[in-house]
Amino acid sequence: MTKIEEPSFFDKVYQVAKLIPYGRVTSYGAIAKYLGAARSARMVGWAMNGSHQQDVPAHRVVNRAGVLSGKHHFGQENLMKDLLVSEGVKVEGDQITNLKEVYWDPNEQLL
DNA sequence: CCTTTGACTTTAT
DNA sequence: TATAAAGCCAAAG
Repeated sequence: MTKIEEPSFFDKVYQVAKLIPYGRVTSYGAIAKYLGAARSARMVGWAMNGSHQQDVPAHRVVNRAGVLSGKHHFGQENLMKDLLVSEGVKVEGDQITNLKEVYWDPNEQLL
């Protein structure tokens, strides 16, 4: 029998990302901190590389500045922006304007 | 086993 | 205040 994978950090990232409510966004660092690795924000983004096979709304995950840093990984550049705008998030170019309104911190909401 | 990377964050100049 | 560089940690090569 073949062992499919051995999820650990990646799996946690997926789980938290799935918990992001509709019309809300969060930062990589926030998720990383929730996982116990506050300084592993980059790992969260890396985990998202495999999020395509998961039901992870990666489009709701942005960097701390509210910039769609990973929009290039969605296949299309306007895809991520379109998804966020479609959920009520105000996005100008690659920057979320109402970040404070849509920001969702797992450390506070799930705690 | 060692090196490089990577969708970030924070600090220093 | 803006720009530049270092730090961080874990996985893939």
